[in-house]
Amino acid sequence: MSEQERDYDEYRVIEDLGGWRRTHHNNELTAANMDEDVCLMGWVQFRRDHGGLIFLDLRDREGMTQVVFNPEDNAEVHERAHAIRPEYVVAIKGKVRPRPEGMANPNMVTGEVEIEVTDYKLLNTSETPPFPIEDRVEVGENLRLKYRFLDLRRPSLARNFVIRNKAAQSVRRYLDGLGFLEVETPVLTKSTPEGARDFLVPSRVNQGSFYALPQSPQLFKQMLMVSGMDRYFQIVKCFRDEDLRADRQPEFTQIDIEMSFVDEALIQDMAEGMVKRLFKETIGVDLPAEFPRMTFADAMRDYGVDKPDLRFELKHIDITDVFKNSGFKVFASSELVKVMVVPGGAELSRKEIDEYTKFVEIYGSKGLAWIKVKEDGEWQSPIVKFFSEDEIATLRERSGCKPGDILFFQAGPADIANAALGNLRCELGKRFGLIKEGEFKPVWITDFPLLEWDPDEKRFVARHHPFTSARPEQMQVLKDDPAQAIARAYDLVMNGYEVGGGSIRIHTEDQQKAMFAALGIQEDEAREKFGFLMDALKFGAPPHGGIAFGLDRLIMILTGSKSIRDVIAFPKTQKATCLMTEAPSEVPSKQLRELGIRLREKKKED
RNA sequence: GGAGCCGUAGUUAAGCUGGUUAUAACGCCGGCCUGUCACGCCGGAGGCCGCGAGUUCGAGUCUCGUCGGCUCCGCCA
Repeated sequence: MSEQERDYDEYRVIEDLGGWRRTHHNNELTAANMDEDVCLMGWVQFRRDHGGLIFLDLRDREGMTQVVFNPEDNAEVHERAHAIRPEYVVAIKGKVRPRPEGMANPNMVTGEVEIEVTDYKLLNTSETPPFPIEDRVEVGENLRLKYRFLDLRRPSLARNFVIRNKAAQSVRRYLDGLGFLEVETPVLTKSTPEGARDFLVPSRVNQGSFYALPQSPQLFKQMLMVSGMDRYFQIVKCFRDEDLRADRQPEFTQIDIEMSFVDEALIQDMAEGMVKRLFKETIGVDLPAEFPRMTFADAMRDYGVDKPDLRFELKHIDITDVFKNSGFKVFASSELVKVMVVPGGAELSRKEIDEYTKFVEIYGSKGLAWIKVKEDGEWQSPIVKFFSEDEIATLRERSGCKPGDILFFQAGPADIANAALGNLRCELGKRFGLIKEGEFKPVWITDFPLLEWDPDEKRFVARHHPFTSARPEQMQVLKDDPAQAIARAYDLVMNGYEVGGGSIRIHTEDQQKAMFAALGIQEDEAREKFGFLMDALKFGAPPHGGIAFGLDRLIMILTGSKSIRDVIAFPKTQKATCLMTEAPSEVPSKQLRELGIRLREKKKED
């Protein structure tokens, strides 16, 4: 070992805190702290070693501060500092100094000052990280998830969790102020047949039986209302064993709320107040004083979806009636025909239109008809030749199209036409830059159908859940024409995402029985699955209702994140695995035996 | 269950109609450097081209399969 190597290793001695105490985070020091003696700790972001002066950018959760080692100040400390590398963990003591004239860094919060180091301790070394700990580098998500502990050091992700914490605290303060009790409900609970697939947990003590992880604490919070808790909330993990999406994880966090003696208006008021305060206290944004309301039917008519993105217009127009008796059979024979006028859309190339045609096919559409309105007002289109003079005139008038526009059509079964044109609307919103960054458009969607026909099971299922009530006058409708019954349910939609949903619940036994009947659930079946609910409704259940917000989605929207994974500390991949811990994994056969579980023999492969 | 995109030094990417030694930038290592801030300059190391078959004289490149990541449909508040 050379003298030099020996010296080098000596510089890398790892020390303990030795009584040092941190005085500030790395985003705190400004001109106001001039000449103070401070102690900072953190990770080395960048090292700029000039041979003489050595600059380090010291990073922690909150930000970065530049520290300077000057050989003229302290030759021994400066000499040791040569060994420092990125991601080393370092403690420094020093004085806050102004940067020399013209050397301030306006891009840093702490850019007016730097710390003149008088002493430093090396708290730990680090291997070269597998990817740069910086926001400007796009790294493959598999690597990021495997080394999530490093990914979370990146400033943008760290910021998301600072905001997430602010949001949770804001919610707690708000609800506490309104007299809500935070009550914990079981995580090991009973499988619920309606709704999503359950995660199951085998019982060792009761072999052959299983707990389920809650999809939501729905029935427990209703029981708490019967208990007289009056106002309940919980920031709680929920579990659904369904396939993942950019905005969906198998375990996610809800802000779960339930209130007694309320109607829709009271709950919506409370919820608006919470969301407004949350946005104000996390990112300083003022949401509208009152959120707009839209019925489910209007949302479907104008936007084709029940979670419209109101950051841009591009409404649909229903023209089914125009082509009722048309010679153009494709339109005449369709359940629903809709058109959407895209201002300036005539600039779309043939290739782009072909791509959009492929796009609508994802939703089961058979094709994408279009009309370009040329500058002279003439129509260019593969389908206009099939239209009558009257149809063309009516279409011109109804659509209000102008030169330079394009009209896109969807015709077919209502659900397909709506889904295709509704999702195309969002694509075009992006394509034509109609979505402004940092804009938030909340809207309440109300008057949902209570039930939905399930063609597979050949019965009605609850659109929301089977405990959602209908207005008293709807009870007859529920018997006569179940599909027409309107639920006392409401969703809060923001920027095209459903961020919250709730309802006024059924609180009488009669109504609950009627609901189960409409769902084709027999009395003995209801008793077995929801016996405790039926019992509770007999003992003075108060009128009650509530709402649950997807906390992850809210944070995703208000941080401008593209994926829900960026606001969850340790998320799962699309295959529902954790690349860091490698869960799920096999377990020793002893554990299985204790649970009375035997695995199916692995299929022999030949 | 299905569709699409992607997989090449530590990282991010390039690599054309298959062709001889697989490029670049950043990072890393060594040297020089007292006002940098993604410091700069000089030099160097670093590759199972995800994995497995096949086609071919020859495969990073073509075909099939497989594994993994992402987006979406179905599913799911």
